[in-house]
Amino acid sequence: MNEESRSFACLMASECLAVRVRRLGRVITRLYDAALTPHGVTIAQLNLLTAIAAAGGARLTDLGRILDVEKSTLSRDLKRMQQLGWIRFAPTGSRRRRSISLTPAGARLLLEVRPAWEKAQETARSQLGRGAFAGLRKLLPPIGG
Amino acid sequence: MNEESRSFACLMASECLAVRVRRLGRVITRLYDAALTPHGVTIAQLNLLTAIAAAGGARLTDLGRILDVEKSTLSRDLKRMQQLGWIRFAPTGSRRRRSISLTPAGARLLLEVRPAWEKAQETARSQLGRGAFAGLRKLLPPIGG
DNA sequence: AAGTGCAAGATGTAGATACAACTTACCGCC
DNA sequence: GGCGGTAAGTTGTATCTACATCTTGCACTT
Repeated sequence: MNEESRSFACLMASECLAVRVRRLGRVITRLYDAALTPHGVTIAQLNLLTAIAAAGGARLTDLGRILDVEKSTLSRDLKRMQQLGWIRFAPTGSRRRRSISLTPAGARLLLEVRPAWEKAQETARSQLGRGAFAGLRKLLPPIGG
Repeated sequence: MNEESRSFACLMASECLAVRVRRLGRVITRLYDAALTPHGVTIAQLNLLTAIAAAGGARLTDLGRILDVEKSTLSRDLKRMQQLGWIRFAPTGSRRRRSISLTPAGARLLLEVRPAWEKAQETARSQLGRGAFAGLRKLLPPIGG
């Protein structure tokens, strides 16, 4: 390996935004997933579940726009969550535009996991430091924008 | 769905760190991957490649610690990259501790993608705003820590 | 009313990610 | 020198993610 390759490697390690964002994503995902394990739900699923609850009757494409998730990803994730009994697809006059909503079990799950989520938030806050946590909250674009 | 579920949903949407970090991760990953597509490499692979170049002779477990990636994930990702001819496993006396290094093709690839990466960095900077980009760089823990 | 085009969603394929369980080599101890 | 424990890496399984492509219903035009 030549010197030019190595210097670029060091530049990326120090300057690449994707490297840092993705790394924090892995760490944070593990942290929240570990806290949620006893409830049989992942942070990705919980995120989707809360978006459905907050949006109220949104369709797949709406959720994709809100969360910046590809529609094909959503198609499969939602199918899994339907099979788990957390959500249902309500026909809305047409067969195509199916609005999505929580089942009673889904709503119950949300309330049940709340303490675990709060614990994960607190762990994240203390591991990152309160300043960094608050700073990230401010810098990272809020969802739905 | 009851009111308590909805209020928790709104709380998560507004306060959950994982939700924001993961969302930015998706957006940023797509942005960098799109820029790198012509070179047949993803930002995840490029990240790994530069870590190998920067570390110099690290083993799988070392990379896992540096990048916060699970060893089983690395095992498969590295195998793919070996099959692509970008890296090689050098025996280090023992059969177990195999140090990893770039092949000439891997080193060439690094140099080749540099302009695309710089373009992605610039796009990210302009889409997030320079202040947010710099702020994130400061707040997100640097790799190797 | 038929045709065209677009939007919504599903499916094929592939990579990134992790946890659990397994294998195997190395190291230290007796 | 054998034995047991630990660390390194692999494999099974599952989820999340995306791009390309396909299907199909809906709307708009003429």
